Amino acid sequence: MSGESVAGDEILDGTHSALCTHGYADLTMQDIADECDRSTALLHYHYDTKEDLLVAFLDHIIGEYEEKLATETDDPPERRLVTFLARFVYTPDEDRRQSFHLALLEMRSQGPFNERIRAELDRSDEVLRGTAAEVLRNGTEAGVFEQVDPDRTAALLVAALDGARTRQITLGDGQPEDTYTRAVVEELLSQVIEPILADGVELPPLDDVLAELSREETS
Amino acid sequence: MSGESVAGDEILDGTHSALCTHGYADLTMQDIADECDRSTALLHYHYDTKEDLLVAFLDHIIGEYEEKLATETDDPPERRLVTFLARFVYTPDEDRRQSFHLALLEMRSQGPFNERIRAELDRSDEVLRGTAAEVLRNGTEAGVFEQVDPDRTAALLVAALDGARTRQITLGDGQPEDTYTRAVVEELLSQVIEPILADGVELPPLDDVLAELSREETS
Amino acid sequence: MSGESVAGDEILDGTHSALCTHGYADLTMQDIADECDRSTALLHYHYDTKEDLLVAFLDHIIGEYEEKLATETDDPPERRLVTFLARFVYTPDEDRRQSFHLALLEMRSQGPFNERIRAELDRSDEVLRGTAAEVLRNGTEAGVFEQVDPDRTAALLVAALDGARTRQITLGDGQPEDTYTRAVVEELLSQVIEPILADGVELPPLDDVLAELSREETS
Amino acid sequence: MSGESVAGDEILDGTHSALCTHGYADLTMQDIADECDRSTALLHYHYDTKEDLLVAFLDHIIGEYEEKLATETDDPPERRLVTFLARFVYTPDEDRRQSFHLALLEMRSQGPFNERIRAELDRSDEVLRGTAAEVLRNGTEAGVFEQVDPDRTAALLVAALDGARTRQITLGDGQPEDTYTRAVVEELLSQVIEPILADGVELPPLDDVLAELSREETS
DNA sequence: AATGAATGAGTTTTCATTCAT
DNA sequence: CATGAATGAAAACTCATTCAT
Repeated sequence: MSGESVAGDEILDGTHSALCTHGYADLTMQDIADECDRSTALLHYHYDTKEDLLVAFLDHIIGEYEEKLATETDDPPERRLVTFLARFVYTPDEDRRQSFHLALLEMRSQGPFNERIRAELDRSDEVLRGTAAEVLRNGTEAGVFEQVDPDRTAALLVAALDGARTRQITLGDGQPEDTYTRAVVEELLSQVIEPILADGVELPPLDDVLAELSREETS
Repeated sequence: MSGESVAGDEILDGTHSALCTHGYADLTMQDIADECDRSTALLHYHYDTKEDLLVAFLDHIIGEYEEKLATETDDPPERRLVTFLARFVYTPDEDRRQSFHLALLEMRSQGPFNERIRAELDRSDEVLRGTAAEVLRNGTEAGVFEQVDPDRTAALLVAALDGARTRQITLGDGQPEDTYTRAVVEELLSQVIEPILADGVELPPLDDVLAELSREETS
Repeated sequence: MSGESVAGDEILDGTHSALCTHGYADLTMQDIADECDRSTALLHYHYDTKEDLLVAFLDHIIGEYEEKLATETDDPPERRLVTFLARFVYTPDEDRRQSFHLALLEMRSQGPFNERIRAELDRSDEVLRGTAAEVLRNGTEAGVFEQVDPDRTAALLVAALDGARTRQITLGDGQPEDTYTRAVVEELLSQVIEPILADGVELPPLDDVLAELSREETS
Repeated sequence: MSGESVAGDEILDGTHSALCTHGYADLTMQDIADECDRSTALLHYHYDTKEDLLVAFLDHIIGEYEEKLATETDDPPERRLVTFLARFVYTPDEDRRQSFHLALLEMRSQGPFNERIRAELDRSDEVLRGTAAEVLRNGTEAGVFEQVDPDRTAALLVAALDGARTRQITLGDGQPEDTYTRAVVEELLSQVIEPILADGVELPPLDDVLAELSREETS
């Protein structure tokens, strides 16, 4: 029942696709089965319940995210920070990513009703906020940032990024030239990060970092 | 089918209670009916479909929120701004408010699947972001704030507030001394608002404003 | 509860309209109420049950039909017979009549499940078959028709007319130039009636009689 | 969803039984499920909707009827014709057949409201009227019948047979010695068919053909 | 005479889950 | 491993009917 087998992976992939296509609320075992070209009975052979499958799926993608964040530790702190922010910038054409984050939002809203889902969410929050705080702490120690409380600043950054993404995902496209996420990231950079930069330190331009990320993505 | 009658109000109240108790995703017409001590058939007598009822409910509470925001326009801008932020601060004991905002979050995650829900959400976003931008604009004109782009700063504030609330609602209580929302509001005040205050202007203490709001609530 | 009042008549009229619009199977009390601009509660004030109302309606229209058949008794038998047949000829444009007969067909198919409906249907059959037999009998006595068994010939005529109407109503329009009913009436005239005409007797042309009927209708 | 499996057949059989027992108008999926000793969920597993099931059922029985008519093509035309008519003769004791035809009549009255049902009905009309016309045409070519318009005569025959059946099914037993259908068939034979027989051709006695059919049925 | 509000008893349909094969 | 067949439990929605006013 661990899902570590070949079929297990195919099922988790199918779950991803199904979530993107149907969202979480309307997701049926049949939807997932269709997406993997398998029967629902097989899903139940690998995962006792629908909840088991979804928790396994959450676990799986959070693990992937952790791995991704674990790279780039060689970059200088101010670049790591911009990269961290830049990961939240979405252009409206990234349909699949958008619908996936929407499904995640749906699952997040179910956390309070489900112990196991909440445990996964807590873990992903730790990863996220921990990473931001760590970058800030490292930068402060390296003299790149002036003295700030890394935990509280990290909380602010993560809240703003998360809120921007949530609003961009759930609201109609109201922003003509800019996306909600990009606007908020730029404001964070200019109003929160730049004021705490030590003398002589400069942030890499956002567009450079975005270009770098998109290169990474496609490779 | 407008729901403006006595029964209509009772049904909307029951919907509120039912949302707090059961959340949105698992909400059945029976849950709402139970909460008003009425039959499901009656709900369908007043609202053709479940969707109709929920859209009417959203419309109802957004209207109420608008009315609430429409007060306080006499306060000076710096106080209005703090009040605006303070509205987002929750203490963990406010169970009912917490579960209500959770239900709202669930509904927000359904926006992309439902035209009518999204329309209501868009409207509520306009109210929220518009209010923040207006306070900033007024303050700038009155010389209370230094020159900032009111729309972009409002976007940042709203995103951070919204994200903080979302995280506080959906995550386990990880913050020892402070709530997530309070921490973020304090950071916004100290790192975003204070730097743009004109000389000689001082923000009212957050706790004063919170006390004021709670007095208002109970009256 | 007799329905002889003003409201009673309006209700029966509304029932007629509602049957034409919705058919019998999908007919709800609300449909009827809408058609009379009254409430369903009022329908129940005048008729205890839906069944009561429908039986009363059947009774009402069969009575009307009887009255209509009672005229024309002054015409010569061969003309009365052609008129009898001609009443069954429908052109496809007579939408309202078509949908009304469809509703009647639906009710007829409910006869076996409902004693009271069947009683009304039996009565209408007697009227119809009785009239045909009477015309034939009169004609035979008057020497206009050769010796036939009036009851059996009437049964044949009525069956063919009824079957033609049923098929015309229920089937897609397959007949290009002629309607099903008209074709069958013409065949009945040429193959069943003409062979039994006494020497020297001639049937009035079908089109003349049809024109006469339509003049009657509009007056 | 084709219903060609074992279960599919059991479900169609159950549908037949349920139609005979409950009629079409009051038929619920539960009735059908009961009749097959299966759950309603299973019905929906094989047929997406109730309509799908009923259309499949109509298709099934019309197919069976076509097969039945396809036999007997070796008989001489005059015998085929009598057999064709004789198929419509019912004795009142044939309860099951009676209730089945009643259910069919109910479905026919729904044709105008349902595209797919009407398509099936049209097909069955073609089969029926086409067969009658073909027998007449063959007989005319073989010199057994005098010159008649096969299509128009077929229309008359089918209308009369159909009408007779409809009346017999829907009306109380008003005919003392004979059934409605038998009376009409006898009249058709003596007043419509016999006059067009070529010299020397004789129709087989109706009772012989009926006996033959009933032998066929029980075998 | 007339109605709005209210309901009980259904009806179709959905879906996670099970089980024999 | 894998599936088709099967089901119980629930959900939204409908409708004739009732009742207080």
